[in-house]
Amino acid sequence: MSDGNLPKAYAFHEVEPHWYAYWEQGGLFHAGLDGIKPPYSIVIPPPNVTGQLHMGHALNNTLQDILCRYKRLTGFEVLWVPGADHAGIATQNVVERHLSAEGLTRHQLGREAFLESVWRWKEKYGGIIINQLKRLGASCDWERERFTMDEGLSQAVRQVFVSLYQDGLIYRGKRMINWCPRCMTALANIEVEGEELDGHLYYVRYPVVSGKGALVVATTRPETMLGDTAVAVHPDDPRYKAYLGQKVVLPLVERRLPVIGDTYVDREFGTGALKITPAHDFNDFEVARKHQLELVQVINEDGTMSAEAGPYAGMERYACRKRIVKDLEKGGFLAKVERYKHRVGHCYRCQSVVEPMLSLQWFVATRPLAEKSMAAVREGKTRIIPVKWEKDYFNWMENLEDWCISRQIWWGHRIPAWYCRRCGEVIVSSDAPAACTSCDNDELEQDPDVLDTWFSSALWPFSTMGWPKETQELKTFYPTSVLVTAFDILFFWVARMMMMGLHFMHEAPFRDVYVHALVRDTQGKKMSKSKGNVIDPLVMMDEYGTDALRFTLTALAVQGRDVKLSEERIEGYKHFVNKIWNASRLVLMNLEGLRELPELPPQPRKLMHRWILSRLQQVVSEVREAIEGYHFNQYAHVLYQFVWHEYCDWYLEMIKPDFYGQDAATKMTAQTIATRVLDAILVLLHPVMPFVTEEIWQKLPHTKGSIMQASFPAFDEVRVDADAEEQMALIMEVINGIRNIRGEMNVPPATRVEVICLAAGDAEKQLLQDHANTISDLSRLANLRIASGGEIEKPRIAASAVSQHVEIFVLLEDVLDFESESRRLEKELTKMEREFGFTQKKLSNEDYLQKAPAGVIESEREKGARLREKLEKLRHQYEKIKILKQSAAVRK
RNA sequence: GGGCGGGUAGCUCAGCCGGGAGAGCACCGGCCUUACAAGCCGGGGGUCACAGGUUCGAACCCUGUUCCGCCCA
Repeated sequence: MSDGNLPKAYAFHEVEPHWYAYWEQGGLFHAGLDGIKPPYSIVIPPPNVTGQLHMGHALNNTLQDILCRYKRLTGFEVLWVPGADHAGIATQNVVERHLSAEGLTRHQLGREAFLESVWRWKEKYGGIIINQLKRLGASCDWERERFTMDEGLSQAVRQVFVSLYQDGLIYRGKRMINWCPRCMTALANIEVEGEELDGHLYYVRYPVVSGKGALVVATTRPETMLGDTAVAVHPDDPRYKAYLGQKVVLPLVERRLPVIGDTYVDREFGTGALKITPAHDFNDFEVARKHQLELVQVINEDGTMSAEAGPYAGMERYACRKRIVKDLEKGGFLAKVERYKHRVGHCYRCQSVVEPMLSLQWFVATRPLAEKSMAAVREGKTRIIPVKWEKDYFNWMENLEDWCISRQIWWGHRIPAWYCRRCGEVIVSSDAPAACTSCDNDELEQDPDVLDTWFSSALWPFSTMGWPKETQELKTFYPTSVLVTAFDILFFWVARMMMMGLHFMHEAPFRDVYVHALVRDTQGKKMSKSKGNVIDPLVMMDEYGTDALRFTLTALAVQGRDVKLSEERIEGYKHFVNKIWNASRLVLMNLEGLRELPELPPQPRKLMHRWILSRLQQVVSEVREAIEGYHFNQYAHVLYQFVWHEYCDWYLEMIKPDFYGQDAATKMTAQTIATRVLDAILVLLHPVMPFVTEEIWQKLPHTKGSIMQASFPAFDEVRVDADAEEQMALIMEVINGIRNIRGEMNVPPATRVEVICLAAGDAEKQLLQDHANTISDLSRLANLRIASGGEIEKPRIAASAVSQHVEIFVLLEDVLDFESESRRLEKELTKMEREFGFTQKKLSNEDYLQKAPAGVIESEREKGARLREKLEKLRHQYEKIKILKQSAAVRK
């Protein structure tokens, strides 16, 4: 496809879909099972099937794609398993909302019809996020796309449930759980988000039955008092000792409550007397169990007050609170009200305030599973990166309570448990049993509940590969190489995959867990629709191109720190894409349609060629190290610097004369090396910028197939050339010196100036002479004279600069302004003198000379010598200019 | 209350297993130099939050203070 030049502008809108289709149709994302190449595998964190791609997905999948593409280029058989999560509560909520727009509820439809409509909804909208991932360039193996409600995965879920039940690790029991009165389902503890709210602390008088006075209790939830069954005080609290064993009257409903002593009570909080509402508070429930108190449930599952609430029955819980407060006040029971900040649990799906409730649910006994999961990390079988997350992982695992897995919704994996109507037998089985295993009756009823979505996603690393069948995929690609995820689902998902993977596969599901940051706005706030600070990745891809978005996210993906994203950054990196495009244009338009280029010459003669090849080696090794170590920002920055500030700013500028010149051999060398280095750059960048690199690569000579099938550049020690780098540094220093003078003196680029360089030794002189044309071109000179010290006299009137072993004189006789030149030199002198002062101070310090390592001292000495040489010359120039300035002043 | 992370240039952030303060954007000056004005060349700008300590040497290690963010109770 080396048919010549690139268009003037990079048209990413056309290019991106074209190459994505080419890759997909070419089967380049598909992982083979022949086992020839070493395997590398990743399972995608499955996005919610209802979802739209947001910046978090964009970051997460860009990083995975970088790893996958990089590994393919370095010779691995890569499997990236994609798919989506059925997201039980979230999806059910979405579909219910649609129904309610038509005036329907799921109960009106009935279970079966409702599920049909969810499936229809899934067919219609479920593919959206998958297509958005494709737009992002994700190189997933789409032939292996999975959905957590697929038949295969559902079978895995049933098998796991049955197996854990048989092992005694799943049980059914009546326990305190968190209940969302809006979603009308139980939640796991982790699914409750605490949010700080401004509330009130109500002080309520509970009159003592025998005798005068009252106990004052403080509560944030006065409506729950209807369910109080005791008042507790600390047994050692002198204020209340006399009341122990007495009874108080519950205001408004006039129930009699015992006053009990329990060390659980915090004497400092409120009045030190605590109302006990066992049916609506986790801690109170524990206290009640110890003291065998009665339970009174006053709040229903839908958040209204129950029959037990007497006159308040049927009221909504917050309306009831208001009314109770009013009634307490009226009855003279309200001692005082304080403003009070406290944390209140909210449903992570709908943000409703959750209710602690006693309920019959299914649970996973997590203790034994957690032990194995901790051991796997402790023993280094799974690495968590960055390591700081290990601590959180262990802390969470250590404090793990049993996991409530039953949900009172319809969309999800139905719990494979049946109850016999006759004898009450519980039958847990993968397939529907025909008859009761105990009484042989066929009046069986399946549990109406479904399993927590996270239960099925906990199986993702092996269920997607065909488990429980013993597939070739499992043999080849389990355990996976790495899991890439944000920390917010470390516990929801990663920890649970560890538990299930270890239990069922006897091996941790991943070797590495790379935990990346959350994407936030420039204020550091989480992006959310309600805050209106969302940057939509789809809009960004439209505006700036996918590669620019991917590169931006990568450049910002620093370990252990959140990504603060702004649109300006993306725009900035779009310029980088453009830079690559234009550099490639330059190279390609100077290939003159060549379809054959020789291999890299073993030892190019010219300095700039040796230099760029040497620099490339450094870049290659830094890039490899960065990606292997998950330092994605470094990967991006190393290439950004190299491409823009070395390849473009210096190398391409230096070889232009060779391109335009008449010497065929010289031209061929420049064409070859410029193209080979460009080729390497493109492959190095391909993991992060798949589209533009493919588009350009296709135009290079020698390329066949796709850049995806190329080889990632390898570090080649033979090309490392310290001499070339050192010599190049001197040339650059000289050019920079001249440019600095031109810039400071405001000499326009069109004005060509004369320069004299005085080299300290023959080697420098030779080097400068060999590169006189380069220096002239890049600093726009009319004439360059090179001499070594003593050969010619230093010019009297000139602006000057000093680089190592070279003095530079820019002859600006007519235009030289002594005033500004002396200012310029003075500035330079001050800077250098300060630096020189530092080195001298160090070198005259006895302790330093004795204790610092020899290498450090040596380089400090060299630096000192270098500065001394420059300083002397600079001072000399400065004195000269000062005299000129004075005589000029006199003449005036 | 416990834990974690952070405070470096106007902004957003790198650098932090101790040894020459950096990038991008923004800003100022000069340029349409035949790849690129989405660009080129030059420049200014920082007691690295504060206070101690360790060290020959601290943005980096230790202690404390303070402010911000997150997680858990």
